[in-house]
Amino acid sequence: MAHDHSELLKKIRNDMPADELLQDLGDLFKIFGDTTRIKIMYALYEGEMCVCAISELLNMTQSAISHQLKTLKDANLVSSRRDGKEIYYSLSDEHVKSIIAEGFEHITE
Amino acid sequence: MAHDHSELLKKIRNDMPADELLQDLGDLFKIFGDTTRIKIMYALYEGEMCVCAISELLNMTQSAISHQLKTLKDANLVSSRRDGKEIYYSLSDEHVKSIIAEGFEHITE
DNA sequence: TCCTCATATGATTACTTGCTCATATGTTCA
DNA sequence: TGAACATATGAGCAAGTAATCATATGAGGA
Repeated sequence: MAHDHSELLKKIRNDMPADELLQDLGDLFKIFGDTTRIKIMYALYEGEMCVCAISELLNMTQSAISHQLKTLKDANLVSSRRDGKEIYYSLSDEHVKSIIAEGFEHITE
Repeated sequence: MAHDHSELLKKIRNDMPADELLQDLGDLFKIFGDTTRIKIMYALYEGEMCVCAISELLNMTQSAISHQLKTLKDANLVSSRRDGKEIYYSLSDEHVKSIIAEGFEHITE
């Protein structure tokens, strides 16, 4: 810890959001940190899709997709509605798109 | 795979970014998906800090912080400069702030 | 009611990851 | 040159996680 940082640290501690909020923020980005989930969200950009369409699109098992959809739903990033035997998923709100868009800008600079 | 999705899938496949790009996007968000790294980036909001100041701020070992700084640097999210014995880290660009800001909006809605 | 289709879910496993410990590198000063 | 300080880095371990497999739930049609 060497030399003295107390002034700087006091200032920063004062400006930083609460630990719990930063934890939630990390948890949110963790959801975006998986290629399968990113693909699912991107697929839903244009509108709702049923589970079997998503699994066909990504060429993955229905089970794998279902598990990921549950993760996304628990995080309030997607919503679902039932229509007969099928269940249709869609993006919960516009934040999903804007978060992905910001990430995209950093990648493609 | 049941019923026919070929029309929908054809359209979506056409609009989706390349797999490699989506992979990079996931990798980027993965970096943001850890509370320690989020805290480090937030700490650097106001300007550069040396490693020992960060580790004192977060109350973590110098080694743990160094490892995370390496991760952040490899992802081009932070830069460093040496000044004598100390090495000062700062945010690489404004994208870091805007990505975090977007995430924040979703959390605090 | 029984069968089939669409989806959900629990358990298991292979892989990833963040921290720790020990040690290496690099800088300043006497 | 050697000692002290600041930081980096490699190995190892414990915790977390994404896919798989088997099975459960739930809806529609014969």
